[in-house]
Amino acid sequence: MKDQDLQLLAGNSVLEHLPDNARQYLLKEALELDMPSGTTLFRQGEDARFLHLVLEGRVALVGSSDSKDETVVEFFHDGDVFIMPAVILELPYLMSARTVEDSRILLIPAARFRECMEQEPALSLAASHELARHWRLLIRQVKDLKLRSAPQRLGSYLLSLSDTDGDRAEIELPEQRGMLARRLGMTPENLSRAFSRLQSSGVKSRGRQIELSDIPTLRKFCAYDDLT
Amino acid sequence: MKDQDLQLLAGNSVLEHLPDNARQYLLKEALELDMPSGTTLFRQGEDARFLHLVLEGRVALVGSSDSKDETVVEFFHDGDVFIMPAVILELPYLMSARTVEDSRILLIPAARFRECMEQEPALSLAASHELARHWRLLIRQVKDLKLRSAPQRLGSYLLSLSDTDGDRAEIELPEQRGMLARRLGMTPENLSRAFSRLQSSGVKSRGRQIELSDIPTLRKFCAYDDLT
DNA sequence: CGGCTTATTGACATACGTCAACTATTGTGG
DNA sequence: CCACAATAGTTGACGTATGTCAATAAGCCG
Repeated sequence: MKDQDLQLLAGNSVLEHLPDNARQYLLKEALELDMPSGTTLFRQGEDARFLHLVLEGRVALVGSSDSKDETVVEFFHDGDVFIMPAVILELPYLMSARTVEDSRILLIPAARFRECMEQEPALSLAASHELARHWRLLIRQVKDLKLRSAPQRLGSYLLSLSDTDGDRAEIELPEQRGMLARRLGMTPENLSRAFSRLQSSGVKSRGRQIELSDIPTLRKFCAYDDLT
Repeated sequence: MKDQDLQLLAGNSVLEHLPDNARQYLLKEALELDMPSGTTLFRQGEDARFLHLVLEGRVALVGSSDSKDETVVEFFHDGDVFIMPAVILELPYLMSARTVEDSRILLIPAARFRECMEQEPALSLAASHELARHWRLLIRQVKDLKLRSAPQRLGSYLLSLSDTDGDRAEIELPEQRGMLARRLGMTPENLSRAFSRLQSSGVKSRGRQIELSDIPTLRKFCAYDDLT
């Protein structure tokens, strides 16, 4: 494994508090995979065999009902661990995972991760924190879907990317628009229209580059409170 | 505390693997509250001061945007612990909590719960499992909201209540219809209409009593797969 | 520069929300 | 136990947000 990867792991929110030898043991049988964009890592319904960690690139968790309709539940990127709940509970994945960029993924065998959680209090504690964070992200998403319109959801998303106290910001969309639309619970067509609607709140978009020129107005439009 | 309460706690998924003395320590400063239906336990935005446990009754987690619109994210009943993520992370609540029946609630001081999590590996392990389960419930809800129509969501909910392999079932709605509508992401009016639409799939409702006379057809209509 | 994918725009369809009137259910005090 | 008020649920008419389909335009890559 590369040096920079080991560094990434050492700084990872789940693994950082593990004693070195425990971390080595955990990663002993881990696999590193190189996958082009668009690769399916696993499918909804399969048994959880690995805990996944993104070394590099970008992955989407994709939910499907009758395999015709699909939605993106969340994106993960460098340093993110995903699909821990299925691994912990030894249950089938509730979603599929697909790379949306060329990516390198670390696969940690599920049984070994569970074993380490039982041996190492530091790991189960860190896992609780990580799961708690993820739970809160999902709560935000549920509230978004139930309480806000499509343009408001887009605006909130842009604000969450900007992460500034100032009145203006330049940001870059990390996702393709089609994928972003699915993540936000709308169609690509409607995402376009949502962008138009936000123009009057100071949102200008040229390709991936987005300019927010009036953040206070945008916050108001989105009913964006930081904790929500 | 009543005997039956201690029994409930002993069988609780988070507390059951705790050694007796640790559980006693955890609960030492816990408060037991009796609240009529409709009481607000805490409000979105407040700091998380207590881990909550339902001894008896029923509680709704209510999310609001501009305090005008509200939605129900989840219900909890006897034996359920809720709001653990905010307690673990020492962050403000993302939602308010309101009793929807006369209820008795146990309040466990947040600091003490965190302390016990650090001392007792059994607790952090149990917490991970609980959080993982809750995460998966939310994932289901997100997929529901994004991929299914209102009648399908209602149908899926009814199927999840019926919990049978047979072709028919009688069930009783545990919630008031208005609350249920908000939990399912629709208006009360639309819930009524959703019930009508499900008649052709063998759903008959008289008050709280629901009869599912053709479960296979209903499953099909809802695109209901057990793992989703 | 072409050819592919991805994004936009417009016309149209539909599911869902809103409002208002009505009906049923529940709870309370005489 | 009834009568009545209050609350909760239903129904219809209507408006609106969002999805769908098709055509066009814009990026992206060989």
